[in-house]
Amino acid sequence: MRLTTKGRYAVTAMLDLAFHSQIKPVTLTDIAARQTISLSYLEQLFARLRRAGMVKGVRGPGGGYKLCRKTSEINIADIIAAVNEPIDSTKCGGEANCQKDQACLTHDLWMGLSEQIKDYLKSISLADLLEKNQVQEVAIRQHHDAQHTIEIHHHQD
Amino acid sequence: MRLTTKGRYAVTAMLDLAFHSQIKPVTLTDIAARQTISLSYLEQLFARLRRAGMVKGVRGPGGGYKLCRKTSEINIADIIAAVNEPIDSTKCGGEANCQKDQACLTHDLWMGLSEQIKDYLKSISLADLLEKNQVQEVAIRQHHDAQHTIEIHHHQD
DNA sequence: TACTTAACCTAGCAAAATAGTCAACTATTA
DNA sequence: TAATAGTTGACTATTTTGCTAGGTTAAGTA
Repeated sequence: MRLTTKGRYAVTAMLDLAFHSQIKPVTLTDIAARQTISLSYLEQLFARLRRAGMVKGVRGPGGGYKLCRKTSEINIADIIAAVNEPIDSTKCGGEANCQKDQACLTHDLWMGLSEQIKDYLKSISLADLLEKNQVQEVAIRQHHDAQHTIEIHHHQD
Repeated sequence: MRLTTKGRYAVTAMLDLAFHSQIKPVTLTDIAARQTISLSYLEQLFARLRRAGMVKGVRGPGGGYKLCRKTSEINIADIIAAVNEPIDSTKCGGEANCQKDQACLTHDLWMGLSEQIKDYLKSISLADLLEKNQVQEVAIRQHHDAQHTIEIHHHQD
């Protein structure tokens, strides 16, 4: 499980898609504009996401992308794994005999960590994130309202 | 918290160092040979580890590197952070106003995940890994012994 | 049928990160 | 003083990243 900006882009885009595709498909052009990611880069990412069976493309006018599964059934680890080239991350290719003693043990350990992080990210779904966003948006709106109230107060003073 | 091969190299090298530097300092040449990492790349990594106060270089014959702290006081997150350039990983630089609505929330979420992974890796020390390795070595030795026994048996049959 | 829209595909490119090389230099110790 | 080994900097090659430009194909719409 590699954690880079590429994966973050993918998660961002999927979150945007989940948020806006409840009624009709969302075009990559829209996502590109909202998230300031280049259209062609998004196309690359979504080609992988599509091949991984996470999204479905709808051609023609009114088309775009939509999710294949429910947001509660799409987790972060899968999104990141879909856009990252599957690398073996080991020199021995699981042969467990690459070095005399140390190397394979270290790589074992690393794979262990990687597994744990993957498990953690697997436990978080798009639905979880959406909910979190919803909460935050409410918080922001409330904050704005509060600000507004303060301004009015201030004005009336 | 970015997870790449660079960090893995650093952890591997530190684990090797912890394992072999109990009596005297360990040269990078030795680590390079054992872990098949290029010497000069190790030099780059250890320059950062030294600046981060995790290792100490000892010059002259019989010199090498040794750990500054006890293995139980060195955690994985610090090792990875030491070799990775500190990037802000956000477009808005914490201004929280980079986009109209979505982007900053996503980046918030990402930073949250990153924090959690960091916390997890912080909870694992070199000592923990050494212990794990020790256990594995015993397992391997036992496996070898078993093999040996089997061979003898086979021979005597 | 012609036109538009948007997915889908390919090639290539520039910048950055990764991985490694080479050479000169300095401090330490035998 | 000679050998050892860390320190530093410049330099190169490869891979990944993010993006541009140009198509083709499928599905709607006038």
